[in-house]
Amino acid sequence: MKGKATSFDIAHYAGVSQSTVSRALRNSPLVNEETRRRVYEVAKQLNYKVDKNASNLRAQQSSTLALLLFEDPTADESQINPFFLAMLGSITRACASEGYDLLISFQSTSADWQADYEDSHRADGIILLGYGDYVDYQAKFRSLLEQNTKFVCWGASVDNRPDLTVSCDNYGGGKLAADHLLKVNRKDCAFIGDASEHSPEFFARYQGFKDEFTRHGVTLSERKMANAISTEESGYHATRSLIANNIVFNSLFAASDLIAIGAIRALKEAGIKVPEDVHVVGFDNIAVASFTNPPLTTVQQDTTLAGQMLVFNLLKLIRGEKVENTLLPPKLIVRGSSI
Amino acid sequence: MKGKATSFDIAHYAGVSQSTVSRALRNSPLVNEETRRRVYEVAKQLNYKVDKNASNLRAQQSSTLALLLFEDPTADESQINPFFLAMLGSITRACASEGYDLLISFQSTSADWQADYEDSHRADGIILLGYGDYVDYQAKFRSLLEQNTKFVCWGASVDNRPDLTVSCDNYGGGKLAADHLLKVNRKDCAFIGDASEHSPEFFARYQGFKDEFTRHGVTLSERKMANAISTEESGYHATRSLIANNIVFNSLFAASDLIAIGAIRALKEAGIKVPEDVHVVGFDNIAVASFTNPPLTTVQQDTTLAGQMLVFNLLKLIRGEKVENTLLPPKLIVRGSSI
DNA sequence: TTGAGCAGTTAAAACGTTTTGACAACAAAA
DNA sequence: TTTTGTTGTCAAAACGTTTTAACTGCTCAA
Repeated sequence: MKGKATSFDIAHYAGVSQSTVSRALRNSPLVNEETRRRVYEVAKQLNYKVDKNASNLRAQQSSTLALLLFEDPTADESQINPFFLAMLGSITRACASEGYDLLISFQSTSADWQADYEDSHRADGIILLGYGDYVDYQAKFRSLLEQNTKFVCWGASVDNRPDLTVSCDNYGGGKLAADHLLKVNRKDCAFIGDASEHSPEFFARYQGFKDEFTRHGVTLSERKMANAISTEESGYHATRSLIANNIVFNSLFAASDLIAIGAIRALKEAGIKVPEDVHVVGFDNIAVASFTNPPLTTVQQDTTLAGQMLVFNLLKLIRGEKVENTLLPPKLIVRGSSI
Repeated sequence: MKGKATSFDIAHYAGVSQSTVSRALRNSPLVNEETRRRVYEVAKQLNYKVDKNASNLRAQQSSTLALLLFEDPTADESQINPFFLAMLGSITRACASEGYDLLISFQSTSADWQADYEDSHRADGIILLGYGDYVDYQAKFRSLLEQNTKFVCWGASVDNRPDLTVSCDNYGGGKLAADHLLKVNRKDCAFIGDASEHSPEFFARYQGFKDEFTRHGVTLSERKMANAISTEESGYHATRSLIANNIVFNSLFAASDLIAIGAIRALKEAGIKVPEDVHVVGFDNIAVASFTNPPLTTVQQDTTLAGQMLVFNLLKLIRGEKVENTLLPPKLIVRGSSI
């Protein structure tokens, strides 16, 4: 055999027509069982594999999904938020189990990301992942919708959000964290994160946290908040600035684990003991969280389920079925940083 | 416009033939500058994107690489070795900068992994990544070579290895670790990892480590070795068994950071202090390493460079150019676990 | 005996590119 | 004037599938 075997070769050796080969291999009911057997036989012998390009071209689909991962601008270029890496794993698995390939791409700048995977028929749909500036993204979302691109976002389900989302119940997660700190009687709490419309997820976490405190008659002080994006560095600096301003607190809620880890570093450096002087609670339950010193109390997001829902919902969307936004339940993981 | 624009539509509006459109967009020198400008103009207006399937089918290539990631069998299914996740990041970036897409796939079982990405024209070449049982893989490698599949492996460059590899200088890394422990005068050292032909990388690390000790007149005791695969769990149990057998040592070299982290947990549990009683050195420098308590001294592998070399070498192979196995220099990172 | 219905198969028409070979139009050389 | 190139452009032939529409032989009912 010269090059790679084609369906015509199989047809020749099996003594049938090429169209029958195509049908046989795709288990069409139109073909006789005996014929199918023969075709399979020959195909195996010649190590024949259907050419995906030809098949996709003709069928006008790609059986591939694309994953766009937005990175926080961080000092070390090659470090990606471990939470999203965990999601990546489950998304890959979900794709595989549905017979789809997964194309991945990291997008660094928030301004002009490429989402032409569907236009160019490289993917049937797109999954968007990452903590980015939500306000920046909105315009892009709309243009994707206009072009009728099929996509799903991981992130907060803000009211009137135009796109389809799967997200953790960030508000509920914030409540869980508050509940815990109230129970251990650490009511003088600081918050590190971005509680603006730019990061709706962090905002929702804060909102749930605050509301739960309020419900218990405790008001959080605005002064004990500091802005941070989801990096260790940012959490470190935000916490340092609180300390530098002589803000006093006996507990701290960080909008993400990375921030929490940075906060712990800052606290320690300032001679403040965790958990004795300050209890710390994070969000995400990334792998590192159990290795920090002390191990980090945090709100877990179910990444496995999240990945599956992203894929399932996107596939539904592609098939034209009705899909709803999905909210996933969070879970509190208590560790040494808050007992 | 009804469906998606094709090159014929562009041709129509630009007043040229379809073949000219194709050439213009691919910047062929055969087309007049003025014509090209007009074609680009129209293409942009109609939001035209070249159909990858058609293009790939015709050109008989896919401008896509596939990444096969082998997972260690670990307790938590969805946890992937963070070292490989770091590599994933740099591989993705390298692919993107070369204009290639990256298809990723996790392979769980060592026995029967799929590598038909090339046969089915979904990818032009394959990158294999993961600590797996090398002996198991050999047969598979040979069959891939027979089918003339283009692939590169990350891993040890064993003598006579049939496939193309990119790897860290594991032997040299082992020497770096030894050197450090000798310098701080911790000569009574234990080793946790698998020093057999099944994991050539771990073996090379151990070999370099041992040779350096020998060169300084110190012989490592066979009794102070324990087998482990690259997980925290495995490192924990291996170390526990050493302790249970009353093996005494004042330093410990782990074949990977995950193992080292497990080892530290076991030591602490047994009331053995790190670094006071036992100095610990790991390998990989995963992100977690700087957050452990104490922070972990380790041998760093340059994942950015590694990812680039994997991609570059694979592309060379695909283009039919001559390629050599590549060895990357390791670097010692000294942290609290060994001072 | 004819006609309809069914099961299995086939030839041929897409799918949207890239690329080969041919052909204009025009300028420069003979 | 004819020849020889050069520069753009084009029509048509791949690439390897999936799928439509048509066509065999059949069997069964009228």
